[in-house]
Amino acid sequence: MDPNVIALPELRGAAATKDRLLDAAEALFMEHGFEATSLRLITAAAGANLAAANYHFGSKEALFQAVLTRRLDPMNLERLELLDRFEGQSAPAPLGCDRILAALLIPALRLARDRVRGGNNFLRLLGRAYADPAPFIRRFLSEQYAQMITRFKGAFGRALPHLPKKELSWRLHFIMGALSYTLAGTDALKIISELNPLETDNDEILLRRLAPFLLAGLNAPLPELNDVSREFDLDIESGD
Amino acid sequence: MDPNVIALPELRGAAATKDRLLDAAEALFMEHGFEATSLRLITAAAGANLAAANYHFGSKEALFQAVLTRRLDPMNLERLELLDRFEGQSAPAPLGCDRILAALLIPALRLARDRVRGGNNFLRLLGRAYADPAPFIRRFLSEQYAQMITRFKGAFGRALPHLPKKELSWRLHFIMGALSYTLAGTDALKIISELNPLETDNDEILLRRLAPFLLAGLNAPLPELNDVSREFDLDIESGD
DNA sequence: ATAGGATTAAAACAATTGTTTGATTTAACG
DNA sequence: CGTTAAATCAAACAATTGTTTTAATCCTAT
Repeated sequence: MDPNVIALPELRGAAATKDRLLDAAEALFMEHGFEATSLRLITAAAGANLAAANYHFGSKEALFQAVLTRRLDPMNLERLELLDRFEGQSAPAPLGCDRILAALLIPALRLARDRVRGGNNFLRLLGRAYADPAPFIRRFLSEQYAQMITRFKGAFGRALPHLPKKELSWRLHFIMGALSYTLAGTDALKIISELNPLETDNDEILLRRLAPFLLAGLNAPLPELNDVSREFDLDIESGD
Repeated sequence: MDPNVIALPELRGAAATKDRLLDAAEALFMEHGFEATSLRLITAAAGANLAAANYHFGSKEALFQAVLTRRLDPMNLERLELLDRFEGQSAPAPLGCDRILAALLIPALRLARDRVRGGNNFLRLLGRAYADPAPFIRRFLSEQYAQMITRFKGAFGRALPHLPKKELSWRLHFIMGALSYTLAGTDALKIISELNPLETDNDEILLRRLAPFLLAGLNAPLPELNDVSREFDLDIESGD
């Protein structure tokens, strides 16, 4: 075609194995975690040679980051775009907490529903990556989330002007905790509640349950940090 | 002393290295995770021989479980005892959500403050173990938490009789998520908010911030699961 | 068709893993 | 003191790890 555009050499078979590697890595990293997943397992599942992983991505860590960034970048972009649109609709009045929260959750919801893209697999992987102590993962995630979080923190701050900055930071922390934990789909508690099986819910209903919970938490009354024995009484030193 | 009491053969040096192994393993598992922590690293940090780990605990997995159970058992026991005491004080009226939540959080708070015992180290480890995909960890945690969770679920159910069982299960799930995520002390978000540093808070104030957040979430209005476009409007298919 | 770069393939690399063995030391008890 | 069991130690085990190398193959553009 256009001679100025260098013909992408990786279009037919090459990109195929690269994508197959990403898909296999996504599923296996989710199932076993980063450390416990070997490149041999990944390349075998992808029907590729062992060396293909290092050839296409350079290292196991780079492959992991590629797996994350493939879905995380679009999702966070979508979150910011949605926040922009909502703010435009609401202007000049500040956007309400419910809609800010919606801008945060809806893209995750849409990704969870999208079976063509990673679907749930990726969100589970993301939830686990959030708790992984590996420094390169922490660094990568904090970089990937930095701009999005600060954007949303600003929006929440305008919606809750009475809330001290520090309190808001913590509540955002709690929100991300409940969200990632829920997305991770920790089976531990699901096993516990076998009598009330949670699995029947699809992800849409799940996030729809999460939203009111978080919204109420955001609007919770301020904690009384000085009065020690108000909500909690810690006079439990003298046991019985 | 008392001849009826069989002299424990492991009291002088043996128990010492066993405890040193537990301490070192606790710190290192927290720092690097289960898979990424080698027995050689642990035994070296404990000043013990490599074979000591397998000699005293049988396997690496068993050592990990021993690390968890050493602190988890007393904490969960304390939670149940506290719940009992509160229910006794409140009887015959059902216990309020705030105090049930207190029974859940206070033992964690006390453990976090206790530097003699694991202190924060262990709670961070626990938060990470919660997100670890390793099957033996999931199984172990679900067994360790089963009775406690069902006890608390019952108490919350009596305090919130209007809440459907399934909704309550989910809200408990969200609570455990925010709690474990907070206790895990994920550095990722702390790195993000360098401008609003969170580190100045000690754990007591932290949990005191968490409690009102969770309490409000528990008392949140029921989600409207049928009306799709109420809180969220998902008409974002037609982008711009 | 054919030159040349991109991709795959098989094999070996060096390092590390959890676990086990057998000998040696330590400590307690009669 | 001597006996016996528990605990430590150094060493080796077999297996697996991520990565690199070298050659063979595929595909595309001239």
